[in-house]
Amino acid sequence: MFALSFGSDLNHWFLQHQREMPWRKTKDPYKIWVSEVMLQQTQVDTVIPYYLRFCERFPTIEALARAELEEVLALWKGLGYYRRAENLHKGVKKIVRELHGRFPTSLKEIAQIPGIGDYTAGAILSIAFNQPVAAVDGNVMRIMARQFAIDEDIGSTKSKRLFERLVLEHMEGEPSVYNQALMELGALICTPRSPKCSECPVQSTCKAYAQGNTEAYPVKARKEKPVEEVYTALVLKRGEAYYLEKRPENGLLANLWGFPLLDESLYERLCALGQPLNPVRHVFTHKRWRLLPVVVEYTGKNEERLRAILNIEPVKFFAMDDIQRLPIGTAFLKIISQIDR
DNA sequence: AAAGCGGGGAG
DNA sequence: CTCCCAGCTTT
Repeated sequence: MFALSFGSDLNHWFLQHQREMPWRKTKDPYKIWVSEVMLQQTQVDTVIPYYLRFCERFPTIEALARAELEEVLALWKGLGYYRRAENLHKGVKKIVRELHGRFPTSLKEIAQIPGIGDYTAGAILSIAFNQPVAAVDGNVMRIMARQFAIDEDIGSTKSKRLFERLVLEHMEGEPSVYNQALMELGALICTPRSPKCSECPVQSTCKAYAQGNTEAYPVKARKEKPVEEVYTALVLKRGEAYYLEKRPENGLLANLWGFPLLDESLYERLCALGQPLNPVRHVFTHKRWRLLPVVVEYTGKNEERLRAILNIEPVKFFAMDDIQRLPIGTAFLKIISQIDR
């Protein structure tokens, strides 16, 4: 086989080496959409079981549009970035309401759907409808940065446009194949560390390989270390039920359920009323939580004493069976795992 | 342009 | 530990 060009070499490699994935068995734009949203900032192996459960429960746009957000979030539990689920839910409802349930085929219309940005729009248009548009994700930026020795910070808006242009300039064959080939190459060969250049189908055109400094790309601005926040987590117990509150619509773990998080300074006073559990650590992209859980029985004298400390009026206590069905963030699940035994 | 938003895997 | 991952929305 002659080396023809970047695009065709890439496509040939992909057709021989692509991995099997559930969403590669369909051209249904809805299912491609679900997979792309789940795959935002999330690795393939993590997504697969979530994707299969989700598509079984919500096989169509209509099925998802009929569901309550609460159930959608419950299926998303543990996957993170819960706004994705909320936007997906808003998106299908919008399509049912405004487009008679038909997934739009123009970039202009697709861009109006909540949760679909430049990447996801490009991915759906190219994979489901085979339209020649770019779909630039982290993999693609890494590959192109190495191919062309791009020194621009990949986090900047400017470099994003540059990568889209490079992708389109070198596109060949079926857009569906080409775009997925880029992602697959980034996942299997052109990895962030220790890229497998000896197996790379586009090694001959790679500028960074020629320079011998593939790992110098892509250039990425340094991020701040996440700051730690410490909270007292109130595990209020009444009989065999526990108090959980729904978190605000905006902010961290929005719309999920959890234990009340109180100021660290209340820890000692609450410990005097109940029993501490093991501290829980949880890391987000931009902050770290250290939660100090205290189990307090909501009975008798404690009720009075709690009222003096807090201004919460605990209403909803949940049995453990009900807790399992609620959308709850992993940080709180770590506490629950200590009491559910 | 920058910040906020999860959770897990790899090394 | 650190870095990264099939990013988007809001400010």
